[in-house]
Amino acid sequence: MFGSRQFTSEVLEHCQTCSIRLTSVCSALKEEEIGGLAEITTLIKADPQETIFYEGDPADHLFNVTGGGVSMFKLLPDGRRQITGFLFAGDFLGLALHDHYSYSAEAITGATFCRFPRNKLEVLLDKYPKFEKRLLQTASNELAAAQDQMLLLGRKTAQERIASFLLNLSQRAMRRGQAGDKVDLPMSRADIGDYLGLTIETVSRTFTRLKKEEVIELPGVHEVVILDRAGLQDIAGFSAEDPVAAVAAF
Amino acid sequence: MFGSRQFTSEVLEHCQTCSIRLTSVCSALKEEEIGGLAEITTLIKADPQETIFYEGDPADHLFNVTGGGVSMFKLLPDGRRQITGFLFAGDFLGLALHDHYSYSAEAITGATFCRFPRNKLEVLLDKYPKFEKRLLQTASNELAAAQDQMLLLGRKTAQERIASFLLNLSQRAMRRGQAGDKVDLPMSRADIGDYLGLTIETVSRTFTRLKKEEVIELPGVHEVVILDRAGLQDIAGFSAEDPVAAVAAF
DNA sequence: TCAAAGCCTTGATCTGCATCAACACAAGAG
DNA sequence: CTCTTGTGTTGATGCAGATCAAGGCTTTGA
Repeated sequence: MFGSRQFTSEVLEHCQTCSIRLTSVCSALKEEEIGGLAEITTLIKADPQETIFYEGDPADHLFNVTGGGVSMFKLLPDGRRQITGFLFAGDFLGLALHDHYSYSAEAITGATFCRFPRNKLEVLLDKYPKFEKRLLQTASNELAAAQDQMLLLGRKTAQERIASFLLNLSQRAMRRGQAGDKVDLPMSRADIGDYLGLTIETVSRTFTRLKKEEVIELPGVHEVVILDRAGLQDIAGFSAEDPVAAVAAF
Repeated sequence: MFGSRQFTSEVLEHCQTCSIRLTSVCSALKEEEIGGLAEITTLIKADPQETIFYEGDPADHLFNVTGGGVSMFKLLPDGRRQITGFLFAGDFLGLALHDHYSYSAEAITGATFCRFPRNKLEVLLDKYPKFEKRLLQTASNELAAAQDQMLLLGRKTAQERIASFLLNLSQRAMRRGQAGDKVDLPMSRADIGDYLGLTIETVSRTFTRLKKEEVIELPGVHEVVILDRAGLQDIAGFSAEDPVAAVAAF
C-alpha cells in the first residue's frame, strides 16, 4: 500500500538515510537520540522484533520501504492484533497527516528502508504542489483497499479470505513486474492470521484444503503456486478485484 | 466520515442542486437520462431503496449530505453486504479520486443532500489549492477510521463491536454539537449488523444484554442512552478511541 | 377497526472457526 | 551429535455467533 513508483524516485532524491537495514537504524537511533544506556541495549535485545514505530508515537518521520516487508497493525489492550496492511519495496509508510501514528509498524523480514523527517515532506509539498494530488490519489487507493478488507473481515469465510489474500498478493507482485502465478509469502502464519482475522491453525488448514482441491501448490512454507486462478477467484467471491456489475436501476 | 464543516460551507457556494430529497433526484434522473419508460417506473417501484449510486457507476458527482443518513456499502455476488461507513449531515460522499465509485451508497432514512459534478470540483481545487490539503486531511482521517474498523471486524467480540459502535456515534454527535449520552440510531438493525459484521439477531441480543447490565437504556428502537460511559469504554476495548500507550522502546 | 407487511425480539439448534493439545520439522547453539 | 527453540501442521473438542423458527409491536392503508 502507499505504493507509487514514480513518486518514490522523486522523493528518494531528498532521502538521506537510504537503504539502511532496519536493525541498524534502531542502533543509530539509540546512539543519536537517547545516548546509549545499557538499559536500552538490553531492551532492544529483549525485543527481537524489528519495530519501526508504535501507535501513539509522534509521527515525525516518513518511511519508504526499499526491500523486505513491513506490517502495519493495531493492538487491543489484551494483545489481540489486527494487521491492517503489508508493505513491500516501493511502498510508503507514515503518510497519514496526523501528529501521532495511528498504528504501529514492524518488519516481517529483514526490511531495508529509508526515512526522512516529516518537516522536509512539508517543504517538499510546498515546492511541488503536484505531490499533493499524487498523495491524495494514493490515499484514495488506500481507502478503496481498506473497504475491500472490511468486506473480507466482516463477511467472508476463511476460505474466501485466504483466496482473496493470495490473489491480492499475486496482483501486487505482477504490478511490481513479477510473475503472477508464483506468490511469495514472506510473513509468518501468525501474520497472515492477524491480517485476515483468523487463527494460525485455520490459516494452515485452509492452505492444506486449497492444496487438496488442487487450486494451489505449496512448494515451501513461504511460497504458493497458483494452479487454478479462475477457481481461486471463484472461491474469493471475486468482488475485491472486479466490482459487481452496476445494477441497472434509474 | 468525510466530515468537515468549514470545507462544507465553502463548497456549498458552488452547489447547485441543494437540499433535494433523495427520491426527487431519482425521479429527475429518470426523466433526464433515460426518458421515462414504463419498465423503469416499475423497476423503481420494485426497488424502494433510495439508492444514490452503485459500485462501478461512473464517479461523476460529488455529494454532500445535508440531512438524514446515508450508508456506503459493498456487496458480494450472493448478496452478503458490508457497510463501510455511515454518513450524516455535513459529511462528504464520493470524494475518492477514481473514475468509478468503488462502493455503493444509499439513504438509510429520508436523506437530503446536494450534489455537483466532479469536473467542477477539479476547477475548485485548482482555484483554491488549500482545498487539496484539506481533502488529504479528510482522507487521512477516513483511513484511520477504516483501520479502527478493521480491528473491530477482525478481532472484537459482538459485545465489543456494539460498544465501540455506540461510542463512535456518540463522539460524532458530540462533534456535531449534540449531547453525548443520548445516541440516535437512525439505521435499521440490519444496517448495524452489516456494518459490524453481525446478524440482526446478534445485534438485538447484544443491545438487550447491555441493557440488562445497565450500561445503556433503550427508550426506543432508534435511540440509546448511555448510562455508564466508562463501563461501555471498558467493554469496547477502549483502543479505537484512545491509542494504547506507546511502548517505550528505542 | 382490522388486515397486512415490516421490523424487532426472543428462544432453540447448528456450525465454522477458535481453542486446546500433540507432534513434525528446521535452524542454531553448545 | 543432541538439545532447544521457533514455526507449521494436524487432530479433538468447545463455543460464540449464525441459522432457523415463532411471536410481538408498529405502521400503513382500506
